[in-house]
Amino acid sequence: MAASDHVPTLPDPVRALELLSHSPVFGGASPADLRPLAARGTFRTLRRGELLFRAGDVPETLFMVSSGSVRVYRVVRGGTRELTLHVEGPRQLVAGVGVFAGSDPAPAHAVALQTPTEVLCLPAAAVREHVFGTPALAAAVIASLARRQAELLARLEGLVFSELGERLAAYLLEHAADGPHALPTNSDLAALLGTVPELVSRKLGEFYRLGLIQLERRQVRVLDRPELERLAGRGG
Amino acid sequence: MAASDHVPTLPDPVRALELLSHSPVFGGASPADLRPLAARGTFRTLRRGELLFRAGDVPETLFMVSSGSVRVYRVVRGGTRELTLHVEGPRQLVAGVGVFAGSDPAPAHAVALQTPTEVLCLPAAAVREHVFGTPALAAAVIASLARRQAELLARLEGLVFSELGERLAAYLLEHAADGPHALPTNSDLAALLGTVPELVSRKLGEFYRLGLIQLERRQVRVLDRPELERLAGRGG
DNA sequence: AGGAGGCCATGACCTGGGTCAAGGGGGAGG
DNA sequence: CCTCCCCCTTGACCCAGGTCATGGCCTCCT
Repeated sequence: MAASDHVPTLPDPVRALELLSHSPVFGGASPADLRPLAARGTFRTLRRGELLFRAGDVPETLFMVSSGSVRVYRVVRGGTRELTLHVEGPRQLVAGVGVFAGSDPAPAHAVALQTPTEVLCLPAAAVREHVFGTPALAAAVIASLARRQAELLARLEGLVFSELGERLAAYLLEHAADGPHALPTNSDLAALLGTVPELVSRKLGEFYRLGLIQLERRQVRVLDRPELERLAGRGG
Repeated sequence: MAASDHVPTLPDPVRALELLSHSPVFGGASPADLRPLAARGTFRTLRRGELLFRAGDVPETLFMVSSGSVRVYRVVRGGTRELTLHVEGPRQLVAGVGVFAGSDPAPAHAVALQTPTEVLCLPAAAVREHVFGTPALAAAVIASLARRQAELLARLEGLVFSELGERLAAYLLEHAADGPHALPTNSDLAALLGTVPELVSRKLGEFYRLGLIQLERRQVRVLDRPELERLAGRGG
């Protein structure tokens, strides 16, 4: 943390331009296109658990993660459950849909997962005006939103039609495929997989007993990748 | 039907402009903005069951329903189940996401629900170029996609976290709130509600026995609206 | 060192939803 | 008019997932 703060003296617009021009969404645009946008950006640092925005807020800001990660989630079942929609790391947009949908209130909460998490904040009005007025940017943004939507659709479809074992296997393959991986808490995993902590615990135990994974102090390692892939439903 | 066919001699571009300028997505744009787009449009008529496109197709065309309706759905569980994503009526876009996402293959199938169903076909390349080059259009399209995404999210979230009874009650309230409504087949309803025909039959029977709805030859009428609203989970 | 709170693990039990199978009715076509 | 076929209906059974409750471990704070 102290290390990454060695260059805090660079002005925000410079860092913002650097960040934007290396992001997947805006990376294709020319620096000339991005500079006016970057000039409007400010940075904000959050601690784990700190909320970036809440469902119902009018989206006045577009965020891009600079470091750390942000979890976007909805609260359902009358507050008894959380469903994580996605987790965004560096160079990824948060609140894209809300900002571009017009004045609709945000449909989800967003919270920092790590300390520190730094985000670039861009005023929604400026973003809209600039993006819509620059065809290359508009195309990139729409493509990005569309891709996000497709991912979300696939995930929720999985929640509806596949079993917990499949989803957990898929998660493990995605996050622990190469080398060990520090598991989130069962509660966070449950929010991601659309279930409750007890069942995460059970299934992890089952996978362990079957010799599919190694589990030690929340560090997980894949032992039997082919079997996990079979469980994940490559053809089920 | 015959009545609406009394003016088939109007040239396509004129009808296309008429349709586009009265649509929610493009309605806000000026006729001058829309005319070049309309000039590229052609109409196509489908019979019930006819496919507009298939999942996996590269989206070369943006469709706007002119009359009839189109069901967009995914096939899941290795072909054993269908999940209806949405049903679009006149003046609504179909395949919006696919067209604007770039070259990604379509994630869903689309099929006509009625005979006849007429759609306006707009070449994807022309649409992209024109929309991205016209800020007002770009804004409208992005807002539309974003809204669609929010709806889809809410629906799928409902599939995951609410019970069949709630979903069916919500469906009845939405479609049969005022006056009688011709029910789709149980199979179609099941695809919409994310379940199987047997359970639709059971739940409908249950609602009937409880005196919540009237059912006669597939015509349904809401009898006890307050109770249905309670079941639909306004606060559950 | 001790206490407290959070997280994990595990057992017992319940229920909604899905599957399978059998029976019935209505419409289309011969 | 009869027959076939499709779809709806209904019953019996099964199971994944969810809930509730208990007990243990680890960690952090005092």
